[in-house]
Amino acid sequence: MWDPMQSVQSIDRAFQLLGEVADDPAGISELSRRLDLPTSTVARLLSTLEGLGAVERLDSGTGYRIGPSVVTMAASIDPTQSLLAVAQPHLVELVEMVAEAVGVSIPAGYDVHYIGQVDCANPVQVRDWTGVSLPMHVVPSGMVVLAHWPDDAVDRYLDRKLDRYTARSVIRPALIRERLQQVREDGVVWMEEEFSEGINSVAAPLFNAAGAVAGALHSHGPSYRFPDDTLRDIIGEQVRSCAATISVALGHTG
Amino acid sequence: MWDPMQSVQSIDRAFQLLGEVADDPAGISELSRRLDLPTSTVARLLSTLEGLGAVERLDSGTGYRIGPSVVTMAASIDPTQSLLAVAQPHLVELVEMVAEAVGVSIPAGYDVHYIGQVDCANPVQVRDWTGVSLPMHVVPSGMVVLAHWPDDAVDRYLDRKLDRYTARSVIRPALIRERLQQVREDGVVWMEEEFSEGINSVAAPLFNAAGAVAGALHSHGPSYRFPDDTLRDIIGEQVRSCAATISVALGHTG
DNA sequence: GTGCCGTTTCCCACAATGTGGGAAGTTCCT
DNA sequence: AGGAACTTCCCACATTGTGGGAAACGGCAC
Repeated sequence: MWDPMQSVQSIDRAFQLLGEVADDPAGISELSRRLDLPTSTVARLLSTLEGLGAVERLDSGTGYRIGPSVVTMAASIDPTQSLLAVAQPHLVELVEMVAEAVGVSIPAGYDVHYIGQVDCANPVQVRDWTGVSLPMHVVPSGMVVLAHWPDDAVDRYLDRKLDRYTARSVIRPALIRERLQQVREDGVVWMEEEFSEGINSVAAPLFNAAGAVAGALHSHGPSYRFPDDTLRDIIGEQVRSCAATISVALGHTG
Repeated sequence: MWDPMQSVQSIDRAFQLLGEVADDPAGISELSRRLDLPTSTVARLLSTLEGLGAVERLDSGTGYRIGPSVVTMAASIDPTQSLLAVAQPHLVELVEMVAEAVGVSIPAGYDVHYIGQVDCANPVQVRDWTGVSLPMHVVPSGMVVLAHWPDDAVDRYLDRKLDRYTARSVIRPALIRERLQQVREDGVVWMEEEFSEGINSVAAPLFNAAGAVAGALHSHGPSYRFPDDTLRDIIGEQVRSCAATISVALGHTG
């Protein structure tokens, strides 16, 4: 993987504990079994963490769960950054799998706003769209967001003049609605040169702990090579599953 | 305060670092100055934390900020619990100051839902309302939430039949509106026997990182002793300021 | 009640582990 | 180039964390 210059054992173990406790609250002896550490060590570490507010005892008395200080620290980074922070490592993985640029975006009014991108090694690559906003109906990242909005919100969206970006842009409300239905079924959507000539793109939705769409994960590349016909479905599936993984990391369940 | 049975130095320091970094991202040497630790120690700790994903480097290369694993762990506890987890230690403090039960609630549709309470030592005390939901206009916890809703949402709320709970319940929309305005100015509101005979109560709003009302903090006690006339303003101020502190812990700024 | 689990807490000798001084390496200014 | 930040690396030392085991607790069954 990648080796830290140095690593402190006790901190390492403390975070193993935190991870375990976050996943499923438990008591000292159970944790010592799960992580295969001496109970006295686990007790000492947990007691330290408790003193720091990183874990707290369950009301039932026995067992620990994540404490307020972790929540407070997490809150210190703004929601946009936190989405990025959580997604980042997964983006890096995904880039290696699909071999094209991948990025994330968040809904902002009737647009999606690109907040981060990781480029591929290929010398010919799509420019970094970070910081740019685009209307939802011309990019797959937007379509997946739209697909998970309530019906009346979608109505309002479509009930305006919809800009055309390329000859292939779809702007007829009826067609868009059909497509949204398809997106809901597939969990992923491809769009080819509908926003910009020469660029194809695929996206899947990201959900937060509340079950709402928090944004979208996409991959895009030059249309002459992306997607390779034989890989199209595989790539779509990779994007979909990576998005699901990120959603879980954001607290999404089910 | 309260001494942990034992405490592990490196973990302690690691969390000092996390706290500092959460507060304001910085590089190794600046952190070593802020916490008065040797730079090599700080470097080692940060490198460990980085390996764990608890911090990550800023894009600018120099400096660290809170990383994805903290956000993920925080997400593992559901939003309701996280509000409670963050508030809990503050509730305990506040109870000692006001010497009456204090609790927190969250908005749930047109009701507020009480999610936690800390009782006072006094043998005569208000029952624990945890788990109960009440309409917003009869309890101060509800009024502070309502006071921070958009106008049209308030309109919809008031545009229904409003239940009366006691002789003193205020249910005339116009009067409620006036009061909401007052709440917005004061940041805190008292209500006396408007929900239940014999109970007086005071509440202040809790805001989350997004700046929205996440819930309310309240204190309530038997009306024959609460609030003591000479302490009324002081208690109100204590509740207001405690709520503000919790809001900051939730990520609220400004 | 008594005895038996499974806990958690405490103690203490040991040495592995984390520590911090300082030097070498980096990067970015002027 | 020179200098002033910073970060990374190294290494001898003893402080610090470790883990075995025993004692204290609490619940449950008989």
